Amino acid sequence: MPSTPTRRAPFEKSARTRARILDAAAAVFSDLGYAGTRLTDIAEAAGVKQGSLYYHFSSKDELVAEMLRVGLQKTYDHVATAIEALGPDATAADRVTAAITAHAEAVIDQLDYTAANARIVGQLPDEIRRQHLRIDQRPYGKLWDTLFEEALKAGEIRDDVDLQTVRLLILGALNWTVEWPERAKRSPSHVAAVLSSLLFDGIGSSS
Amino acid sequence: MPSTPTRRAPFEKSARTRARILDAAAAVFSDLGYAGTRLTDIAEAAGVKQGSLYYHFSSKDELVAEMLRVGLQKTYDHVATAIEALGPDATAADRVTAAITAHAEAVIDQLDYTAANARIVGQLPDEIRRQHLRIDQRPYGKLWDTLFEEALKAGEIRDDVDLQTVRLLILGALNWTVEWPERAKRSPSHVAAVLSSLLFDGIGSSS
DNA sequence: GTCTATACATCGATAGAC
DNA sequence: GTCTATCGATGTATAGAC
Repeated sequence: MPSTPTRRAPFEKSARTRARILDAAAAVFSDLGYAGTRLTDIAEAAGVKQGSLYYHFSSKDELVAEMLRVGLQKTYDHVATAIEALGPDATAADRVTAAITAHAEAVIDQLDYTAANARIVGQLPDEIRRQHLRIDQRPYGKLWDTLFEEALKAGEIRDDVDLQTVRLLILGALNWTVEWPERAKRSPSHVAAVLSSLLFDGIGSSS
Repeated sequence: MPSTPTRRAPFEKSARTRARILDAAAAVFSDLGYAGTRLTDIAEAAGVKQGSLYYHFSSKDELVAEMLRVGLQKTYDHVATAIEALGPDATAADRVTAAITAHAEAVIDQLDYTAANARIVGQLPDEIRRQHLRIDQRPYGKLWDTLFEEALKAGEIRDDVDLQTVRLLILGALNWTVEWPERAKRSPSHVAAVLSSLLFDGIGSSS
């Protein structure tokens, strides 16, 4: 008996719903914080019912962990793409500036995921935070370290500064923009321009 | 019948317990976030039972609002004191540097209150956050604006930069230190030195 | 795969004894 | 002023129909 040719299964329906849930989670977590977010809120934003989330994720913690992982990947891609777009003959300083601009774009108005990452790391249950910092954030930190090392090798920045601290201060300043009061908000390119100028030249009048 | 002379009522017992509760709230909110903190946690840290909190505060929201207000006042005092300690003949740039150092001290290892403020503003219910930004944070922002304006008038910084954005970037970079991974932590004075040098001189090799 | 319905735990808030 | 006890609301997670 010939088997009825099974119609091409819609592999992707599940994947698409899953992606919609992650998008919704990024937006809602970013707004309400980790503990403040109810699964009902995420479900509503994703257009499904709360119980249905459990088909895709086994718990709130698994959902948040996945959202953070995916989000950091998106941020990484956005920044890496911006750097590559400069072409091979850009200066190291140009590359750092491009990275700053791209991260600012991601945090400020492009990616709920990046804002969510910035906003809820401090609120996560210990185990999830540890894993996120250890596993997910490493490559992104490495990307930035490489940028600074190249600038150093190229002689474009001074060799007497603690570059790891500089990197953390720069990314912190950008991540914190999510907390700026509405009236102080500026465009990513403006913020990036101010920060880059501050980073390389300072605002002292004598320099 | 002569009334037994009532012993001097211990006015201050209530005030002391209240202060202990606020201290405990700062520590716990800073650690677990706004929604993640249970009144039981605060009570335990303060050495009282959960129900007893309601003698001093009428709700969780009133408690958190008061903790934020008191905390910002402490931060303000710490920074203002550091500036005044410089004496009248310090340069405007010295005063900015002193403020950066003092804020770093407050955030990093001195005041749970400051860390709590930095960490949970983004998680507050709308009404509380609005009031905190509008009423509590204004004087502190003004203190910083004044510092930068003085530096500008004194000709110690360039006049072509958006100083409000600079101020927000600086404070953001410092506030974000609460999220730094343990291994990256540095002393307040080191962080402040790096940030001040970056702010005034930049790290470019050509300057 | 998504739904409805509900079990079960947790937490903010109140009541009332001491 | 602080306690114990408890109510009521809310939220995660599970069960089972479709």
